[in-house]
Amino acid sequence: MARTPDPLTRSRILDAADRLLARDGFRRMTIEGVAGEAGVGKGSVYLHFESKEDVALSCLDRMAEGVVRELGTLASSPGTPAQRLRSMLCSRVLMRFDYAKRHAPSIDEKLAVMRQALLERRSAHFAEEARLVAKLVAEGQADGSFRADPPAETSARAMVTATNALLPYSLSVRELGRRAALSTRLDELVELLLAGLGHPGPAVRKSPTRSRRSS
Amino acid sequence: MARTPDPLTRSRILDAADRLLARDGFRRMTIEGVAGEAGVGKGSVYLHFESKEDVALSCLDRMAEGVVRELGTLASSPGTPAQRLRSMLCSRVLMRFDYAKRHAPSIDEKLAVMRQALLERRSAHFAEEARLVAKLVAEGQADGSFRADPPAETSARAMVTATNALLPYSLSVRELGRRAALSTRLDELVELLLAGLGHPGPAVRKSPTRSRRSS
DNA sequence: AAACTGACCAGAACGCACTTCTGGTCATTT
DNA sequence: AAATGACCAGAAGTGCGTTCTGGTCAGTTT
Repeated sequence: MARTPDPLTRSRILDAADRLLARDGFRRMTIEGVAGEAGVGKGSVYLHFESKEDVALSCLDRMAEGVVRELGTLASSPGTPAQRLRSMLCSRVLMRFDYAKRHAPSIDEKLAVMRQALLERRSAHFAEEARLVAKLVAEGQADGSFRADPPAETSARAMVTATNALLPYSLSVRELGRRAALSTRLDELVELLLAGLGHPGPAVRKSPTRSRRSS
Repeated sequence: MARTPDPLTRSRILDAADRLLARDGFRRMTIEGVAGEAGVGKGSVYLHFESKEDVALSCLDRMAEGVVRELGTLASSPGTPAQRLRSMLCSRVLMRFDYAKRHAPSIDEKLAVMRQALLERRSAHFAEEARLVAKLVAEGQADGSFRADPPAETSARAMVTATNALLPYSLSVRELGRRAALSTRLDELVELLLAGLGHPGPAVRKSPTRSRRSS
């Protein structure tokens, strides 16, 4: 577990690690390099993280926590439940896509080196996202926007699963194609899922543009 | 491209390769071994296949062609469009799951060694499956079972994408969990997708049991 | 006393030379 | 004409020496 003497130092180490992971990938990243990049001594890294793997996994955790935060924000933003749900489902995919554009090699390496740990963390992240989705589905059911059957948790899980197919994990960022094309496929899928909730919507609706850099 | 002097010999070679792939994986499989297992001379393998990779990829092609054939059969079987569609979507996942139970290590190896060729073949298989799905969706639209919007091709593509999340590719067979649990998740997803077509169905329906061996 | 540092070192990773294996070829056999 | 299996270039494997690095902790700094 991470010990947190100074959260700012921890954050600086994660920033540094993110940069080195993006540039060199996981194997070639060294703790010495991260420490230097963060402006701390090498041993200081171990005041915050258990191991090199923990550093790398924590970078992914931080990204996923950002996704969860964003979903929380979208869930409580103005708009109908369907509109908000649409934004959430699209964001969870596109935010990861954008992160993966800068980290593709290191993600593959991490998967190769620490598959189980990574998949477990992923499962936890996905579960948290499904929980937020379920909450909004339940809200939509309560106000009559969505049909009451199946239970909100079931639909939420199915929707997370469905959109998982478009995450840059089994297919690389390059293999997923251009961001615009991915967005189109994502929109089509999300519309079908929303229709499944009893909310046939407009045939075309653009995904929220959360890109930091277009493909 | 495969040259086919004798289709029965070709089939025997593929059977042999399938057995060795399942037992040894791709790297450890040798052409000498396949030839011996098939009861032909080593050079004979090259009368049918271009390379060792071609042998392995052709095994996967054969499996996928089996899936497509099955989908075709289900598409023209008795039942409502929704029932048939449900069977098709479930079968495409579970047939691959069952194949992967015997071939998990070799699939990962093949992906590592010949990723591009394999993904291209996959795309072609998926496209063919989407075509069959679209045809049935169109039929359902024509008879009023499914809503007319979005176009059949769009919905079909989204449904193939969604169910792709449950294929044993990004997650291993072991990671996907027990077959029964996978079937449950698949059912939930397929019901939501069918509901999206304008066909809210019963909350629970068992996937067709196509298992050769239960998990 | 607590936080930070960087030298230390066991074992992991790398590089290289040598050995063994094998995918693809093709002269020979059927 | 189709099938075969010996051949061989180069791929893969092995063993060994060298270099690198993750994790540790005594010493230093705050």
